[in-house]
Formats: sequence, structure tokens, C-alpha cells
Amino acid sequence: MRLATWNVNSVRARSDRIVEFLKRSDIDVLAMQETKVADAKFPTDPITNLGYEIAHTGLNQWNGVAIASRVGLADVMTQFPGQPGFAEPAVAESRAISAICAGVRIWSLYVPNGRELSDPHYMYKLGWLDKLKDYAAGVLSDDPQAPVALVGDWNIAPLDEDVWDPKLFVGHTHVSQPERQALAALTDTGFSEVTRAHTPGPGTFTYWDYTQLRFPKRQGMRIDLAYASPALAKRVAGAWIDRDERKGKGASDHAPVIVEFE
DNA sequence: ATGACGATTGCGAATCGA
Repeated sequence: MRLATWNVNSVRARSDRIVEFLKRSDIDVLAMQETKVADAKFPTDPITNLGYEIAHTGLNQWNGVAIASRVGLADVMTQFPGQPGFAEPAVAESRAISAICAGVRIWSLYVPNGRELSDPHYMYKLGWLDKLKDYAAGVLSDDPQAPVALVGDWNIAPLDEDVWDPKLFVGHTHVSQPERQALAALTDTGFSEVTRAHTPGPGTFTYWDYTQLRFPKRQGMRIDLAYASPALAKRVAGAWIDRDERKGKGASDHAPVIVEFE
């Protein structure tokens, strides 16, 4: 099974590119983030015409996550258990969706940005990740052999080499110790990140800011990641980043990340 | 070895992203 995760930065603006990517890359399951659309306005036809089923959750123009699958789409969940909302009183956001595709429980995740270390959004981010970790631990507690994938835009660069200039990020989100610790806590449950071994750094990125010629200057961040449960991690045959998808007019600021499972 | 920010709402400027 070939699984891709891609922050598309608006599914409506990216519809043609998504179709071309699915065809070009022979994708079985595509996890999308930042669809930026309410469910009723999701442009399903260009994707379903290719033979995919779609599950989406989007409340408004913010966030929004989806899964498109041509290998089955069963038992859809639109939140993980305990998933926090933002602020007080908590407002639910569309940041997680899941389905079983070809026997694998796949999650498309859009982790909160955090904005600034002093912003309430940052604590929301850490709490959200803590609850996600609890869910992941629970899944493996129930069935240590469960095939589960947690993929998406994590808004965290796990290593200093995952940003083009670590000095510029000191004191900002995406590189802070608590954020990285949150990913370490996830791996402590048994899940592991499966793309890095096949896409080594330094200088390997999945996101490049639209401004300041970041892409041609190769100044990006690695923040789109794929975690797999122990049983699923054993099935990884390869992984790559479709950097070419970031080129040209009408590109998302993120590139797709693809994982091949045996 | 790529190209100077883009999407949404709503019709201009504000918000968000990272």
C-alpha cells in the first residue's frame, strides 16, 4: 500500500494539482491537511472520479482534514478520543480524521501550530499532542500488533537539522524542547517515525515558506512526518518526499510525503 | 536547476499560517 500525507493548503485551490499528483504517484491512500473548507463545499468529484472514496471533516475555512482511499475506507472517526478543543470554553476543531484502509488504521492529523511560545495556542498544541499520545498508547495496550499510521503536519521539527537555520528559530515554536519531548513521548509508546531513515538530512525538508525565495534557496523545514505502530513499521519498504510538487505556480507550501508499505 | 506570499471571507482588510 502506498500512503501519502500532504498539507494541501486549501483543497479547492489545489484540486487540479491533487488529481495530477494522485495519478503521477500511483497513490492508494492520501491523507490531506488544511483543506480549508466546510464538508458541504469539499470538491469531491475530481477525486472520486479517479476511483477514490473520501472522508472529510471541516467546519469552516480553518483547518480541515481528509482521507482519500482506493483500497477501502471503513470505520471513519472524526476525532481521536480525548481530542481537546481550543480556548475556554473549548471550541472543537477539524484536526484529525481516521479510517481503516486496506486493514490499516490511518490517521490524518493537523497538529495545532502553537503560534508563539507565550500564546495560549502553544499550550493547546502541547495538550493536544499529550492526548494523542494517550490514544496511541491505548491502541497498543489493547493490541500490540495493531497496524496504525499517524501521519500529517505535526508543526514540529524534531531535530535542529530539520530547519534551515536553527539559530533563527531559537525562542520560537516548532523547535522548542517541550514540543520535541511530545514527539519523544509518542515514540515511547512504541510508534516510530518511518520516513527519516529513507529521506536523510540535513537539508531535507517538507515545507518552504512562500516568502523570501525560501524554496529556491532550499530554506525549509521538515514538519510533515509519518509515525507507524511497531507492526506497521516492519512493513515499510521505502519513503520519499515529492519535492517537485512544491515547484511552479499554484503549489502548496508543503510537499507530499509518501510511504510504501509491503 | 527556482523564482520574490497565498487562501479565505466577501468585495477591502483582516486573519491565519510557520
